Amino acid sequence: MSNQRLEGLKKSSVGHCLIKAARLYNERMISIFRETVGLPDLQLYHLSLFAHIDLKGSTINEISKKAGISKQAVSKTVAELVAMKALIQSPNPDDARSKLISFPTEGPYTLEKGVAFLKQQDELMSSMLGPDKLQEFHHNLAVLIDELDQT
Amino acid sequence: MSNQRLEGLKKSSVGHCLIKAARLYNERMISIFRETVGLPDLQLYHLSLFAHIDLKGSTINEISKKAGISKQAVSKTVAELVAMKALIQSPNPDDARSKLISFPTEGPYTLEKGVAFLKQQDELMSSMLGPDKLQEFHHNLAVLIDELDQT
DNA sequence: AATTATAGTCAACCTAGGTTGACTATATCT
DNA sequence: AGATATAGTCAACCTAGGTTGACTATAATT
Repeated sequence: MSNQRLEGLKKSSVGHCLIKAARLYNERMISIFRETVGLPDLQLYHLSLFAHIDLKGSTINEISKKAGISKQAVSKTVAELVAMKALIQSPNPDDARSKLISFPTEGPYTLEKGVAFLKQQDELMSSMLGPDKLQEFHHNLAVLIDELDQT
Repeated sequence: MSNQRLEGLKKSSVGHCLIKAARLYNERMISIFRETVGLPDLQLYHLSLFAHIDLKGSTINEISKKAGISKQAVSKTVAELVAMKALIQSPNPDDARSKLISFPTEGPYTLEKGVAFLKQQDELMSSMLGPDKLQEFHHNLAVLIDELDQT
């Protein structure tokens, strides 16, 4: 570990570090999904839609509203993800106009595997900081998000 | 403070929190620079160039190499920033071909003021977590960056 | 039954943030 | 001095990630 670099980072602002750490994490996740998981065409904006899809399935419209972008844009992105089998599409029994978008429960890209990858990264970070420190780090992030979010 | 939301956040992965916190911080900084500092046309990618400009001044070429994008793109972005007086341009005494790009030392958008805004945000976060916690948080970010960066 | 509202798609368009190629002005090498 | 390399700009173009408008199919309202 380079103590020199570490000292430099600690002289810069917390915000700058936050942004840089997030960028590095993002790059790592994308490259893992592309290379290891086998989704070479996955983009960052694909992943960002996942957060707005309910475990029981969501419609295009619901995703659109949660994500705050037009349903046309969501429709296109979802179609790409369905094409690469990272999401599945089923008819909505309650409304024949809409489709239910959900995570695959079988095949190469199940939600379980995705969660496992996230956990694996958390464990990697845990090994970098130490388990108790990571827990505190997590807590502090949650507090910051909670406070920064109310404006 | 909503303990419910907090618990939800802590159930999700650390990485997810990291990304979300960084996004919120970014949004806040941009809106502060636009509204409070008085740079309504400032964009995120403008700010990201700042990190590659030396305090003593850098040429377009140097910035381009550090940032990893073409000198043409840098040239355009720098021109925008110079136009809004967020950067200044002076002739390079050592080489008449190149220009020195640097931070203003007077006027409304000096480096000192920029640094002061970053510090102000750090202090805001300090008030959210507590000063000692923030320091540890900062340290943990630095460690993560250091480790994530070596691939 | 007719009207009105909603879910989704297709197509045309827009903007940010780049790219490459051609050019000018100055430096450097021989 | 002449050839070559480098700093910067201008212009044309490209792609991602959106936008809005027009459309079809189904639901809900009256």
